[in-house]
Amino acid sequence: MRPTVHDIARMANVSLATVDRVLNNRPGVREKTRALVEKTIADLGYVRDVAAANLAKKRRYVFEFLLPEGDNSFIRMLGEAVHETADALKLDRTELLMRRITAFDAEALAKEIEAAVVRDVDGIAIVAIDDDSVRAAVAAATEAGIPVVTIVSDLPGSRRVHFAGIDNLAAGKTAASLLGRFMAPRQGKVGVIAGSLKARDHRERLAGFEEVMQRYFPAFQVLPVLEGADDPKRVEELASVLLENHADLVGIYSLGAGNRGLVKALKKAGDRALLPVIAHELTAVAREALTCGIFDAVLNQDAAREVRSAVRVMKAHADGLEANEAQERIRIDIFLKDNMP
Amino acid sequence: MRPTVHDIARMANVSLATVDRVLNNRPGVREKTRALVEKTIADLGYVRDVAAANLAKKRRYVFEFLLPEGDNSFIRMLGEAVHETADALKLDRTELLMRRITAFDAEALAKEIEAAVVRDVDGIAIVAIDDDSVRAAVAAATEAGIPVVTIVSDLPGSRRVHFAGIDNLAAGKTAASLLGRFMAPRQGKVGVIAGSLKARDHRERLAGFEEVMQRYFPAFQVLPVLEGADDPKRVEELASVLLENHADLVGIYSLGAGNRGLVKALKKAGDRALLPVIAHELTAVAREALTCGIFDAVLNQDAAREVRSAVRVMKAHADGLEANEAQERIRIDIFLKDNMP
DNA sequence: CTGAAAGCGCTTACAG
DNA sequence: CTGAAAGCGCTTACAG
Repeated sequence: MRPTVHDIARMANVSLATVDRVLNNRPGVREKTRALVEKTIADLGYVRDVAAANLAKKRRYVFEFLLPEGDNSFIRMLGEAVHETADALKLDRTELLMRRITAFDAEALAKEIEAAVVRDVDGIAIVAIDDDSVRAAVAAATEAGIPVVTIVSDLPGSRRVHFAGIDNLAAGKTAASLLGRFMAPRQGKVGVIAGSLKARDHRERLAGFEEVMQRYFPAFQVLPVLEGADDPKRVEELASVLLENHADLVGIYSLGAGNRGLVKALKKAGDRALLPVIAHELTAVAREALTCGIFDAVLNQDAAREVRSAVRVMKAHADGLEANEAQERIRIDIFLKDNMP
Repeated sequence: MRPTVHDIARMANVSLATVDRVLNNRPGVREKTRALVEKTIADLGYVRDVAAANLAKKRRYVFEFLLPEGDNSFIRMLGEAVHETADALKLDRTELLMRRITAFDAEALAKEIEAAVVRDVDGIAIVAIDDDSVRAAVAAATEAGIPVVTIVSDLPGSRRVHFAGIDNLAAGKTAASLLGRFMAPRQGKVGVIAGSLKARDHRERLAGFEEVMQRYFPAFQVLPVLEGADDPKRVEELASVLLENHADLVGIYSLGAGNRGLVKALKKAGDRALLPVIAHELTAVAREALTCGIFDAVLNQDAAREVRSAVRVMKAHADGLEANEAQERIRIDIFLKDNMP
């Protein structure tokens, strides 16, 4: 039988209240008493029953998700994942709040973090924007005892406790490894379309891609990256021009969002566009493009998993526990039309 | 505030005991009373607090894992995953038992399932062997109210409540899609090494592989499958002979275990063996082979995830709940050297 | 067939 | 600084 607070109280000859004070590091216990109780706890190998404690405390968890606005599919999937996870967690006395921040507006994000701190939530999950105002807000939240986790896009050098997202440098390398082989016998140019190089994840993917292309597939000429702002319209224009201007284009890596536009351009180009294409995020559009052979591979981060992981980590921190980092690592999924889930 | 049993009792003018009887479908309640209580429950939208119920019941969960014996790395990883998961669950009043069954011995597996039923565990997870004696044992366990989930290898047509594993037909197709492109400009023969075609997962992988090769890459000649019994020694011999006999071998798909032997053979063959190779399961050997370029891709099923998924599903069933099938789907991971976790 | 009371392991006012 | 008692939401003997 696992020892309980009663066992500790009995052995140490103190009351339950005192045991509880020691257990929860609350003041008002003579040093000598505290030491005795602590020894008893250690001797018995006592471990608190968190479920019972939460019941007694009527503990509820409130976590806030700050996500960018925007109508691209991935952001939408992320929002849906938050809602679904929230539904599943209702029975666990856990509430997920969600707010939208103007995309790429660091000040706005920093403000909302501060507001969440005032609201005294139990944890904050943000799609980070790489800016010192955000770092400062994260530091303030941490100082206030509220754990912050980043999701999708990280904020290195900040005090966030965890990043629930993929290694984007590795993702870029993976794209190059695949695309290089898929293009194999052909010779020619490779087009790269990003959302914005202001976004850290896009910069990292690009760096990884270029590194591997240069090192292992130097025969191909990687064209200067195009920035489509994750906007389908803009991406469509860029892709169309790309296809028109380079008759010897032999591959495309789309490392941002807005793939609806890319697919349109490729379809319009018809036979001229029968070249390997690798994109990111398994949205509905990407699924269809994979199925009909327009995309050859899609690299994906599982948004729902990232949300669940973020919640687990925030909850662990709220309980003063460590998360299991190995279990929380988000993998880079590679999907061909054959292994789509 | 969520309604509690007290609210129901008050509204329905009955005692807590009666509420509990209705809630848990226990006998000894007048039909009229039961109906009244049930209506009250529905009206209030009451949902039981499982944590509180478990505390009151001192509920513990005991789940049994029946895994095959064998010293191949994947089986070892699976065992370790069970141990690690068991450690993590200790605080949740959940115990995982593990027994080893002689590999491919259906009768032995059936016997152990029956024994677990007698021990009255709360759920049984098996690496299924495709045999009617096993189906019968699964049916008996189900009949006794003990949920059975299959892991790694499924048992279609049985009463198992869930399969925690990958779609092996899709895995075979994926392997063909990748290998076909990797071999691209070359022309020639493709070697396939399985463990045993008696194993359903191996049969399915083979079927998927052959289907896609024939349909999309008909120029390659897929050689008759070799069976290495998942034994490194045997696999090494087979691979060596394969490489010697076919100067025009341009690719290898290793769909079973025992890859240590395959790597040895490839290393010994040196430059003669610079051909695309795709294998299964990200073991230590496979990792190293990917890193140094001997393997080009590894398809993987995450053993630890499968174990955790099996536990979640068994627990849900033990609580009379439904598992979230979407969340429990095990994906086919594709690993290149660039996206290894 | 029904209910009052005690208890699961922990926490929280409140009193001293 | 310390403790007795009540309570979190549910279940379980036991008595009637």
